[in-house]
Amino acid sequence: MDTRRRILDEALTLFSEKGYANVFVNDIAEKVGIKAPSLYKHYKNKQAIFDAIIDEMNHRFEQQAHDLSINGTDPTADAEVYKNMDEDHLVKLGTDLFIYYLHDSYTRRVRKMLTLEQFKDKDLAKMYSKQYFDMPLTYQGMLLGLLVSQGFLMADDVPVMTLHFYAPIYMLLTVCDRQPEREQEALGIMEKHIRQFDKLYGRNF
Amino acid sequence: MDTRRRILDEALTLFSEKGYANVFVNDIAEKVGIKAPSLYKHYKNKQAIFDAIIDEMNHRFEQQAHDLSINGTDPTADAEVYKNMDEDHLVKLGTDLFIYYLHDSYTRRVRKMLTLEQFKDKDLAKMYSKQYFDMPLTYQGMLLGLLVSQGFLMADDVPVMTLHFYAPIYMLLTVCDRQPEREQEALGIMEKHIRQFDKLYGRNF
DNA sequence: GTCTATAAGAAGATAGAC
DNA sequence: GTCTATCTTCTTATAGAC
Repeated sequence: MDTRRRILDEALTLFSEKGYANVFVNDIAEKVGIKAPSLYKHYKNKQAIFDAIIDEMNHRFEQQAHDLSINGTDPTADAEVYKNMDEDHLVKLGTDLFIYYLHDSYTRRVRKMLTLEQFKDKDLAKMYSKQYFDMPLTYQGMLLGLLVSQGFLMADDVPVMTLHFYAPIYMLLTVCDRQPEREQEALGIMEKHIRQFDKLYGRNF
Repeated sequence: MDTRRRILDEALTLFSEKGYANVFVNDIAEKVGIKAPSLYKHYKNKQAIFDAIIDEMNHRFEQQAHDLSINGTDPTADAEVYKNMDEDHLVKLGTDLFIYYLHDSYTRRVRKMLTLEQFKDKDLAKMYSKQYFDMPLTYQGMLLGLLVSQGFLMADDVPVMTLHFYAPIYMLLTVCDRQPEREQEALGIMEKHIRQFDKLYGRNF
């Protein structure tokens, strides 16, 4: 990997662990394996490194939103997935998603960094809410809406149903981000949450 | 208010907005209305101010847990509250709680500060999880358990039911902390969430 | 307890050789 | 592009007068 890229990568790791202000240019250089002044041949200053990370993040988010909206509105693509959507399948879907978001290196570091920088300015605040509140509710709302339209679930308010599905998962994710040792506990709660969710929206409403 | 107290108060405000590392001793002194060196007559150094805030926080948390466990296990105290616990009362209970936690100055600043410092060390991580995950689930679990035992709600897994009640509220709280302009939107979602919660656990299970 | 003056050190950034 | 040497600025903290 070229130096420019490795700087972004190591900086993201450090920013996500300690926050922008607690990471020194020297720390980043050390991780990359160069001296601090060399770093300025690649980026104008420390802020420019942060900005580059945010830019890439935004680019990936947009790409992701684009991909999801294509698949999400394509009935044939999703119909395949939900042919046999019983409770166990829903548990597996949720658990897999949870584990992916928790362990995927890039996703996890971005989430933790935004957590630490979310109050810095309105753009970062908006970015956090969009990625971890609005987008998941929109996208998962489409999925759950499909399950409703196919008769696997019943609800008269899909957005609220989506909140009931997603909010506990989001909360457990934040717990594991700060206390990774609670992952097993969180997974146990996750499974019980989804089974209960399926019972609530699957048969009784 | 004496200077020692005002230092803690202004420091908490600044730490909650900008994070510990981005607040300079001079900023705190300025808010208090003294010069930075005078501050060292009251606290050994900047870290000692932070530690004092954390100590008071812990003290209040313990007090709170103590009070709640007394009221929570006292059937007569709670029975009164839940004589007429219909859907509208539940909405009001949830909304009032939400607005209190969102707007109460001390509570809000502590929550935001811990959000920014939660990855700093294991103690702070534990403190955050305890206050915003474990404690609410325990306490609200006791309340909802009471409603179950009194026939207002039905559930075979009260902890998961409590998660379904609390996680959306927590999530909306974090949205409003970073985007205060979304409070009305959040309150609207809150109400729909609680009404749906009541329908799900009140009649169909 | 508050101030002014100042020390001590850290951190970001630049200059210029290689 | 990387290095060493260095500058500049910012920040914490102390000294000592009032």
